[in-house]
Amino acid sequence: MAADSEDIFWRAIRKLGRLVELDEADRQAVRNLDARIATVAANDLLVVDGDTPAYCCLLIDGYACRHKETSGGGRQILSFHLAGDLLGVQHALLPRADHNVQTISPATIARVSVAALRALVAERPRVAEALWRDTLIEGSIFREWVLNVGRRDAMARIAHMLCEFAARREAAGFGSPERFELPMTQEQIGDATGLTSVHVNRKLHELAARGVIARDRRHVHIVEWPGLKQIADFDARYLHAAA
Amino acid sequence: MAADSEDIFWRAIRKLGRLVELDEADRQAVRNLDARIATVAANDLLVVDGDTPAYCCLLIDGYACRHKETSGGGRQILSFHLAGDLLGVQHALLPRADHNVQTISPATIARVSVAALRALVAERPRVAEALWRDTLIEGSIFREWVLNVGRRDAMARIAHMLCEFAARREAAGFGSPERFELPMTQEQIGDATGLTSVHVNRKLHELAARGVIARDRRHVHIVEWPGLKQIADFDARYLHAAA
DNA sequence: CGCCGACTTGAATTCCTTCAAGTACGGTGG
DNA sequence: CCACCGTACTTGAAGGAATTCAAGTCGGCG
Repeated sequence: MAADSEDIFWRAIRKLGRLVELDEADRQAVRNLDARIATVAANDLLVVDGDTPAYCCLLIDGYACRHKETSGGGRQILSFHLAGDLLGVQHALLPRADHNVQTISPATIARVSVAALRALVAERPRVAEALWRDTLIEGSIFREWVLNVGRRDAMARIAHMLCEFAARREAAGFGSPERFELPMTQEQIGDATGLTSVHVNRKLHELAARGVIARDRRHVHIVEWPGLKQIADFDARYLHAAA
Repeated sequence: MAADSEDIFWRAIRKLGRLVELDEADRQAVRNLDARIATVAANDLLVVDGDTPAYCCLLIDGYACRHKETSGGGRQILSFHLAGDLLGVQHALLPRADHNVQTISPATIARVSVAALRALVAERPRVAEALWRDTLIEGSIFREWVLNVGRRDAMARIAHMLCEFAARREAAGFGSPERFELPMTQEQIGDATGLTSVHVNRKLHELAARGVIARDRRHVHIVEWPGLKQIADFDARYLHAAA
């Protein structure tokens, strides 16, 4: 392990530590994971639906998403991910990938073998519990997304996506939830909300016209957080104070 | 334990045994769970969003669903459940319920305390693994539902719901996937697919008119399984050969 | 037998998509 | 440094899938 590689896990350890109280031995066990660091371009496929990946991916820097496609070519983004998120933990128990994982910005990732992850889980019950909690919270987020695309109109869906992104950014320690840069294109917002990019564009303009957000390219400023939350029907409880 | 109460867990044990190889001690540990049996009417709320339930519910007989609501009253069903499904395992690690659980038919349930479940998980690693796998598979199903409501048209959504219900019924040992009775109303199908009951009705008629299914009240006969699968864009891999 | 919930059908409306152009920006190479 | 190019963004107009509203019909149950 090179000296600076000891730090690559800090965001992940921070996140797991918010889910379960970890001791120093737990943290050290995570740091000792054998990881292959890689820098990848934007839009790089990390996991392909149907494959049986031997690794799970820790996102060290940059942004990624999960998505699935219909046979007709329709694409649905299932979640967005920021640095510190561990993708593909499920492959420790479910060999076949049921969705794609793709970067949406240039990124740095650490690949950890499924075997190493299983060993970590077997030896460190608290880490195992943190990972299980994390997958349960992910499940809760997926449920909220089903509600979002199933029962909210376009305006609320987009507003909700913005609220979730802001809230998760803040919880993960990325600073102010009121001002940030969106890493995703309007087309990707559409793919996440079940809308077309054209309609996303119009509704983003409408949110700005209503004065709840202000935009400058991909920089978003949430001018009126209560107003945005209300439009979005956003209640952060589904994030279980973490994610 | 009364003699016949030894049998109430058989569907659950069968299900877990399909996820992970269990030995007799594992199965016996499940059977020894202290459970409070109850019979409940249709449309009975078992878990309410926001509560911190002390129990999780094993569905012994009948059907149930999970659902969430928007502040505007829109209702989204998130999953359907049949006998043998264990609902609320997540409360072992996430105290607050993030959705409702409700019966959709008269049902028999067994309430198992969260503490007992945690003890079982701590003492029986293989049972713990089976439960974790189960929650991961649930996650995969939620992702497919996001895709379903986000990117498929009404016809495909409804056909997909029928395919999933048939496939899960069969996997759980409920017999032929070609002929079965739907436990849910057309309104509930609409709530699961993000549609109105009126539109569900029209599309069910159209599926029958196309000859892929035949209906007699709530009895469904899948006349042409490949045709239905194609309309539904159904690929059972997301069920991970279980659920 | 009568009532209620579930189902059925038609017509008008609406939200979102589709199609079609065009603009602005960031990056690249001369 | 600037011209060029591709991607993302923007805007308008027409079309369509699903909703809404409204009025029934059917069937099981008390």
